[in-house]
This record gives sequence, C-alpha cells and structure tokens, in this order.
Amino acid sequence: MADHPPRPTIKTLSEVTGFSIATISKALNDSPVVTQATKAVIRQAAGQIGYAASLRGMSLRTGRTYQVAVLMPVASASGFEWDGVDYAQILSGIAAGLEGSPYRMSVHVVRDAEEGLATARQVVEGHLADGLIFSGIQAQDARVAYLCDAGFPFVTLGRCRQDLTYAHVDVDSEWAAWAATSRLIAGGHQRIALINPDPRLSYALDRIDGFTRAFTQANLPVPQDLILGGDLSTRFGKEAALALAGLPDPATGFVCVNESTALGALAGLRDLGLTIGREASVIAYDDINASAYFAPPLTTFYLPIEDLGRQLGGFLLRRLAGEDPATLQQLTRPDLVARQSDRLERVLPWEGNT
Amino acid sequence: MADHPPRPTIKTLSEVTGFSIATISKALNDSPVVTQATKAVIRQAAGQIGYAASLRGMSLRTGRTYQVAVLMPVASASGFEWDGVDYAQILSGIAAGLEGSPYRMSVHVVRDAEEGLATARQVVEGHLADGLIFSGIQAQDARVAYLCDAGFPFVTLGRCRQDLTYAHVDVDSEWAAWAATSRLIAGGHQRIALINPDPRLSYALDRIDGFTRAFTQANLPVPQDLILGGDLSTRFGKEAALALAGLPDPATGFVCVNESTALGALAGLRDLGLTIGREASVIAYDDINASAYFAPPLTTFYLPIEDLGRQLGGFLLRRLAGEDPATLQQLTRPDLVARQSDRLERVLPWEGNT
DNA sequence: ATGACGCTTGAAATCGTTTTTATTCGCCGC
DNA sequence: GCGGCGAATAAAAACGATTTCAAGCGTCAT
Repeated sequence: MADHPPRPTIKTLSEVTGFSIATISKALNDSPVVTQATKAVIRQAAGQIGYAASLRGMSLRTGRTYQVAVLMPVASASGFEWDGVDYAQILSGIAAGLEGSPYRMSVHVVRDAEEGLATARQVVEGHLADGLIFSGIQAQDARVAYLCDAGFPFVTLGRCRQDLTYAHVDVDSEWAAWAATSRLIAGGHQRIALINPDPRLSYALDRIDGFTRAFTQANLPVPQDLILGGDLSTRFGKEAALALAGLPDPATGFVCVNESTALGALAGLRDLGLTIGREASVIAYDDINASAYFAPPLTTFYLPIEDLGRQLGGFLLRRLAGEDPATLQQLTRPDLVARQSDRLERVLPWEGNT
Repeated sequence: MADHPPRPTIKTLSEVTGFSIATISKALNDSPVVTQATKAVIRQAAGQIGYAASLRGMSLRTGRTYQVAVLMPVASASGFEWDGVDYAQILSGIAAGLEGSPYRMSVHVVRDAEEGLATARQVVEGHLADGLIFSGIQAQDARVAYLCDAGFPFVTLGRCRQDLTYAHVDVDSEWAAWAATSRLIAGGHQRIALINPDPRLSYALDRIDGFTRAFTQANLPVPQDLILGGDLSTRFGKEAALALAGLPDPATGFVCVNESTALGALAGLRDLGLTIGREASVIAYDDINASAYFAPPLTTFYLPIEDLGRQLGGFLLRRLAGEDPATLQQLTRPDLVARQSDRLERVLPWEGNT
C-alpha cells in the first residue's frame, strides 16, 4: 500500500512557476493571449514535474467526458451459441482509430436494439460520453432517429433506410450478395438458398436485394422459398441447411451470412450425407479467417472488420471535431477469397468468372 | 438540435424542496444523520423531477471515477488470425457482474503483457478507474506485482505463480489437462500431443503439470517431444498437428488448448489423410460452443466463459467495497462434453469412464 | 433559569479545471 | 503630467457534488 505523493495539479504548477492558475491553464491550452516566453516556461515546468491535467476537473468544467461509448450487442442467450462475430476485433479497431486522441472507450453491453435505445438515451441524457458508436442497424432504426434528433455525435456500422444524414461505415452487402449468388448461378446452381440474418436488420434487406438482382439478371425466377432469416448462430445455419436441402426440390447452393452459419450449414449438409463441392455449395461472409480450415475450405467474401472499426473511431473523432456527417460516410466492398466450397465438380467448366 | 432543458442538479432539488444541498446530498446517500421524514420528502422530489447525480461532480469531489477498466488483449496481428477467444463474452459477463452498481466499464486494448503493464500504470496513476480486470496471467506477472504493490483493487482471470494475495478467478487447467490426457490414455493412446498456449502463460504450465501427472499416474513415459506452445490461432493448431502427426513415431492423440487450435488440428490431420476417431483423436477446451459442429464433433471440456466474466465483475465490486482479496478467489472445473472426436473405434470397449 | 447535550439542518470549503472579468503596468499622444 | 489604451497576467466565479463544521433548537438536569 505505498502512498504515492499526490499528483501535481494546476495549483502545484502555479506555485512552482509563480504564474496564476489561469495563466497556466491558458498556456497549456495554447491560448493566444499568453506570451510565447511564458508558455515555454510553463510547458517546461509541466514536463519537469510530470503534470497531466485531471480529466475529472476538466470534465466537470467543460461538460466533456473525453469518453466514447460503444454499444456492444450480445445475444440475449439462454444457453450460449456462437454467432461468429468477433466484436473484440471491432473494439480493437475502434481503439486504434481513437489512438492519439484523449478519448477513451467505454463499452456498454446491449441485448437488443430496444436496450440499445435505452442505453443511448442514458448516455446522451447523463452526458456519459461525448460520442457514440453502434452497429446492428435496422431498416427503421429508432436509435439513429433519436440521436439525429438530439444532435448527439455518433457513427454507426451499417446504414438504416430512413432519410437521415449521419456518419456511418458500411459494407456493400447488396453487392456481396449479388456477387456470391451470381457465382453460384454461374457454377450451375438454380436452387440457391440465402441464409440471412434477422430481417429487421438493414443489411438483411440489402442482401435480399443483391440476391434478387442476381437472379433477375440471369433471367431466372427468384427462389423466394429459399430465403431464411434468423440469428447468426451455428445452430441456425445447420437447421436452415437441413430444412432447405431436405425439400422435395432441394437447395443445392447456400449463400450464408457469415462463418458460423456456414459452419452450421456444412454440418447439416454432412448429416444429410451430401458432399460439399459435388452435391452442394456454400459461400459466406468471412470476418474471422476460420473458413480456410473448414471441411472443405469455404469460398468467402472477406471483411477486414478491424479496419472498419478503425474507420468508426476515426470518423467519430472527426465528427467530434465538428465535421459535417455527410462527408463521413463510407462503403466497403469485401474481397472474394476463392476456395473449394463453391465448385460443383460436375459443372467444372464454368468456374472462374466473377 | 433540440435544446433539452438543463438537467436537474442538487441545487434544483434544493430549491424545490427547500432543504440545503448538504442535506439533500446526505439524504440521497442515506446518511443516518438525516430524518426518515426528510429523506422521504427528498427522495420523492428527486424521483419527481428525475434527478440523477452527476458522475462528474461526484467524481471530482470523491476522487472515485465509478469506472472499472478492463484490459482486453488482442493479438499484435500482422494479418488477422482467429484465436477462438470470444472476449466479447467475457466483457458481457463482466458487465452483468457489474449490473446494479454505478460502475461502468471502460475497455483498454493491449497487445501484450508489457503494454498491459503500461496501461495499468496509466490507469492507476491517472486515476482513470477505480478497479482493474485483466487476463492472460503469466507465471511471473509484472502487472500483478505492480498492482499488489500499489494497493490498487483488481481481479484477474487466471493466477500467477508468485506468492501474492489478490482476487482472482481461474479455471482448473491442471485438472482439465489431466482429465483430457487420461481420457486419451484410457482410449488406447500413448503418443499424445499437448497443443499449448504461450509457455509464459501460467495456465500453460498448469496444463503441462496435468498432462505430466496423467502419464506418471499411468506409469507411462511423458512424451516431452509432443508438447508444443504457440499462439491460439487455427494456423498454429494446424501446423502443430502436421508436425507432430508426421513424426516417425507420430502423435495419435491431441489435447488442444481451445477450439480454434483444435479446428486447425483437424484440418491438419485431414490433410495428412487421417480419419479422426480412427487414426487420431482430438480433445479441447471449449468456450464458444462451435466444436459440436466440427467434423467430427469434438469432445471438449466446456468453460462457461461468460460466467467467469460475471464472477470477475462481482469480485471486483466486493473488492472495491473493501473485502479481503483472500476471500475472493475461485477455481472452476470445466465440464466434460463427450462427443466423437476422442474415440478410437478400434478400442471401442474402453469408452466412458472419466 | 441556565448551560449542556442531542438531534437535525445549513453554511462554507473543497476537489481541479476553464472562462469571464478585473487589475496592473508601460507607453503613447496631447 | 495625465488620461487612455493595449498587452499580459491575476482574481474570481463556475461546474456539481461531498464533507466538515457551525448553528439552531428543544429537552433535561442542575
């Protein structure tokens, strides 16, 4: 229980340098009213005694907290199921985006969008943070609407479908779903399933759009009966595959929303005795680099999810600096990583063209 | 940009009730010096106008921050590799453990133990939080030593091997490794590999201890050459399996540290043309419930990692309330989940006894 | 009757900053 | 010589709470 000497305050610095605390404060904030010479002296002394402003004091006076709140979604899990989302990677990216600024990151766990709204309210009304970052955007998103209305700085991972201007980072899910579906169509599939997330999510709709576009573009009917929405659990992926590959007119191609559902789909297809790559094909979003080790390795669209986090952090910083949200919007296209799971051997000649 | 009415302070409450701010403060903190009647009036009024104490004000005066800092490890990734650790689940657990208290959770990303120490220093010296939670404990852990010395409240996930008294939550890795190894020995294996984490980690040593005990107990030589330490990536699991199953006297059983390394091991064994459950067996720690979907489903020792997080949060709260760290120590035994990956078909009769 | 004591409440200081307003002082012009 | 001005610094107020100490006020014993 070593008693550290009390850490220096602006007052200590005042006594040391002989200047008043007001001057000290201005000098350290680089105010133009104080002489260069004085600034130099004060800065030197500050460095000398290891002075660092107390966030508490600053916070009380300025109303700023120098904190950024992140809403981290967790499944409302009764019995944990893996959902393949490595949120730690996103957090890590956000932290990297915040690096160099005085902002720290506080994480609030939310079970669903409703709780997210409640937490957002708390953060705004209680001034718990200066800015907010969240994901899991719905087509009609109450959180986005609320924060826009409140004029509170925030950045989202994903876009809603309301006509609102706000800072966001998103993945081009429409394109990715189109590309994945087209690839399977080119590979000889016609009965293609879309294993989708919760249909309230905005990107679920984007994926349906892309899926649909691929079929209409190929002059093929859209297999509406093969679109299934659910959570991101491996269990859901398996159940979906079991159901859709077990149909009288079964699905042979599967566009999965992510690696956990794809892992489930593979397990389901295996249970049905199907050989992936011969009788069925699977393709997925990939954000944790595990698909390469599945049996067989999965063809995926790779999302650099930590980079997205970094963007989120950077955008929020710029938003906090007053930048116009209209300029803080970004759409990323995932990269195709071709592996073995989407080739039908019997239609090999088709392979390749994206 | 709706201008909200300024939120009520203790002063507002003073004007409304007619009591002085001193009395208000005491009443709300349930001080014994103020009458029950007065307390009732004040509380009623507080509820009425929706008063909530400003954390900023409290913080400045009391020196407390009402924040708990969590050190979240991320791989120092050059090129992201999945490590099978769902830290979000731990965070979720911690948040659950903190629920009901005024404490919020701030997350600091650290790349290694060294950076962890630096961050811990910052937190302590800058009074950025009232307590600290971290994991990835090493046998000789500088962070633990520092925090004990500084008298700063903290709880760790894992124990170091120094003789220090501090609050911690841990998994009985010695036992788990012993149980896993014994199970494989009982299944007819003698050449068993231990796919271990970084050997500086305390639980890596625990696992080696348990591994060793299983062999000596069975009067078998300990296969030192089959103990391999690395990161928790799938890639490492695969490389390790490739190397050890490719030996002149190959390993046939694999005790993996977690699901990502196990997934890698399965991939490696598959590449060697081996059939899991016939020519090789794999067993792992399981904390994300994905092993059930691997090919074949893995026999695992299940760790309820969110519960551990909850314990961490709860322990820290009690520690902050002044409880003796000696009473805040807990060791959990993971549960065996028997599936198919550890049965050698040719030795079927042995199955079952743990 | 009065001083002491208990019980409740109030006034004021304090935490560490920022920001507004005041003061000091040298210098210039008249 | 003096009022005014500008530049630099200082003083004081404020942010919103907690905490120490003083004050008011019955009650009771002397």
